[in-house]
Formats: sequence, C-alpha cells, structure tokens
Amino acid sequence: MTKKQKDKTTEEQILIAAKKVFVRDGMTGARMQDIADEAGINKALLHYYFKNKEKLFEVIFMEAANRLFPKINEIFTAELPLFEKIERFCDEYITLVMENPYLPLFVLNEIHRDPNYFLGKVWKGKSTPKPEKFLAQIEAEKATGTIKDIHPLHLLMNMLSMTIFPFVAKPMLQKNMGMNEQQFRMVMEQRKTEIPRFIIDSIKA
Amino acid sequence: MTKKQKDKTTEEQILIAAKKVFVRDGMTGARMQDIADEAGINKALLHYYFKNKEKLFEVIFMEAANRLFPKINEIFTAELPLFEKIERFCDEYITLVMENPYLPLFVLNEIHRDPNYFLGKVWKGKSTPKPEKFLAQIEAEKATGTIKDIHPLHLLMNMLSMTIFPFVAKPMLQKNMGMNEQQFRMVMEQRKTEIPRFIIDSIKA
DNA sequence: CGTCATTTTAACCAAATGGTTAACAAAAGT
DNA sequence: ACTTTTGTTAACCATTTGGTTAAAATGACG
Repeated sequence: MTKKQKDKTTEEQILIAAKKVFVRDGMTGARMQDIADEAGINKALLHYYFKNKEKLFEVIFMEAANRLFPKINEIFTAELPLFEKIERFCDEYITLVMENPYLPLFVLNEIHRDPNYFLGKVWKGKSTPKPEKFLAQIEAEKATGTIKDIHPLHLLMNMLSMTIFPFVAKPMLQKNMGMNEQQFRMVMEQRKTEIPRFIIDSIKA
Repeated sequence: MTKKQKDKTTEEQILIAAKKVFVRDGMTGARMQDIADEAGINKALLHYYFKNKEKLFEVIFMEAANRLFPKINEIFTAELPLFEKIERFCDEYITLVMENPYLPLFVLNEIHRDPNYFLGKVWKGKSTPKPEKFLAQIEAEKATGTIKDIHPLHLLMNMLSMTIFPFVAKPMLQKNMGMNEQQFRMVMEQRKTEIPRFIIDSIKA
C-alpha cells in the first residue's frame, strides 16, 4: 500500500479475532493458532503484523481498558448534581458494557494476573481516576443535608458493584437462574433505572 | 497405611499447593510443575495422587464452589424475617470469603470458561439453589407493606453484587485506589453492616 | 514487461508442558 | 528375615505452543 489504504482488512480481521479469543480465553488461555484460525489466516501472518503474543495482547487489553475506565472516571470529574450523576452513570455504563458483556471479567482477570502490568500500562498518565472530587461531592451533599450520612467510599463501591457485577457473573446467572440472553438483556435494561432508584431511595435524606 | 493414618501430609500438601496455584493462575494458567514445586515434591508424585490435571482441578474447584454456593442458598431457604436475613447474609458471607478473598474471581472465571462443566459437576443434585422462596418472601413483605415496591430479582442481585464484587475487584481497588491489605480488610469489615443498612434504608416503606 | 516492496504461506524449531516408565526407598505384613 | 505394598524420584516421551525462516504470491510503478 502506498500510504494507508482504506482496507486494513487483514489487520482488522486479526484484531477482531484476537479480541474474541483473548476475551474468551484470557491471556494465558488464548492460543495464537486459534486467533489465526478465527481470522482465517496463517499463524505466521500474525507475527508479521504483531511481533508476538504479548504485543497483540497489549493492543487488545489497552483497548478494552480504555473503553471501560474513562467512563468511570467521568463521574468523578463531571459537573453535575449527585443524583443526576448516579443516574447517568448507571445508564451510560450499562449501555456501554452491553456491547461487550465479557469485557469486565476479562479486564478484572488480567489485572488479577499481573497487577503491575496494569498499573504501568493502563494507569500510566492516561485518565488516572481521581475519586477525591466525587467523594468530596458526597461529603458536600451530606453537609447540605440532601443525603444521609453514608460513607462516600461505600456509596461508590455500591454503585460500581451493582452496575458491573452482573456482567462478571453473567455466565453464572444464565446457568444457575436459567436466564437466557434475551432475559439477561431485559434485566440489565431495567437496571439502568433500578440501580439509581435503589441508591437514591437509600441515601436521600 | 493400614486404614487411614493421621498424616495425610503429602496429599494435604498437594491440595494446599494446588489450591494456591489454581486460584492464582486458573485452570489453563496453572502448571503442574508449579504445583509440584509449591508442594515441595516431584511432579510424578502429583500424578500418583491425582490421575491428571483435570482430576486435581476438579477437587479444588468443587471445594471452592461448595464453600461459596451453599451459603448463598441459605438465604433462600432460611426461616427468618427479610431484614434479618439480609443482615446475616452480608455478615456471614463477607466473613466466609475473607478467608479466601480470591475464590469468587476464581469460580466465576471457571464458570465462564466452561459453563457446562459447572452445571454438570457443581449444580448436579447438590444444593441446587431455589431462589423462588426468597423472591416469594420479598413479594410477601411488599404485600404487607413493610417494604417498597422493588423487583425481587433486582434486590437479590443488588445484595449479591455489593457483597461479592469488591472481592472480584480487589486487585483493582488495591492498585487503583491505592488500598493496602489492611485498608481492604477494614473496608470489608465495615461493609458487613454498611450493605444491610444501605439496602434496608432503600427498601423499607 | 520487469523490478521492487509488501503480503502470505508452508515447513520448521526450540522450549514448555502434561503425562509415563522404571527403578528405588520405606513401611507394613507375614 | 523377606515379601508385598505404598511412596518417591529421575529420566524420558509425545504433544502443544510461541515463534522463525525462506520461499512464493501479490501488487505497485517505472
């Protein structure tokens, strides 16, 4: 290609395949051959486009992490009333993750596998979350008497838990409670409003 | 040994080592050599006590699953007022998982890796959860007017999420929010009472 | 066309890994 | 004591796996 043709087809194919396999099997479980097969190409071609497994993984992981974390960080920095912040976060985050329901488990998993890699690659400079502002906002609302005396950190953890956990536990919910794809989507759709309602009911003075 | 001596030292050593390695690296990531090293024995001895990796894994996984699930099921079947049920569950479950903080991620992970294995081995006969009773109890409380009109399934999911998720996200919380082991323990200790308070504040009429 | 860079492939390689074998040590049973 | 069973080890094997090589297509461009 002279400069940059429109058809990155092969590289794109690889990235799509790699994402699928990595998210499904994790860094250790993923096999280069599987990715090659999934992309419909030769295994050597993988190393032609991406030097090695680690490099390829990094691209996929970074893309996943950079999709999940900035949205969380938004609620820390946004200039919005607390309740509205909570409502928008739950709605937007569930919408976001709905497109890739297995991303959270994948990311959590890899952080668990190598916390320092995560710290160095993802957290370095880029969108470093500053919870302080959000926590301070909660303290402020407590002072003005709009919400009860709840510990800010727990409120934050509660919101994140209720929003993210169902995705992490998705296979269990499906196998255990006999939830099919359709039902899962419906329940998560409900949770966009159920979680904020649940939280606000709990903390409003 | 004549019948069953008191020193199952070797087998116990293996199980301790296997648990450590499997929970840390998962089924695919775990290496038999690592387990052998961790147990301070020869690799062949592993296969002497446990036929193969899968068999050894099964023992570890089943033990983990059978530690985590029955407690959840308890809240479905227990004969207790709703609020008390919630309080006791959060307290007991956090206490339980605190002893093995990485078990939830491990189990969730393996269910994700092979949902049918989980369904067949763990869910088969043994302690099959019946959420119906718990959900019915919530409906009943709604009818008597002690709690608001919340969807039972969401209440259940909320409680499980807030209780379990922090353990799944533990490495992230530690690396991100700069939480050390001591702080994590303290926060989880608080959550034993914070979560029930949060829930009850939200749903009590 | 012919040349040069880019893309793609088949064959290959070294290391890692799950698992086996056969021999050896230590008890247990007699 | 000696025979048998149980526990343990070093060496080995077959397969898998990430990665390389060299050659063949493919295409850009004069």
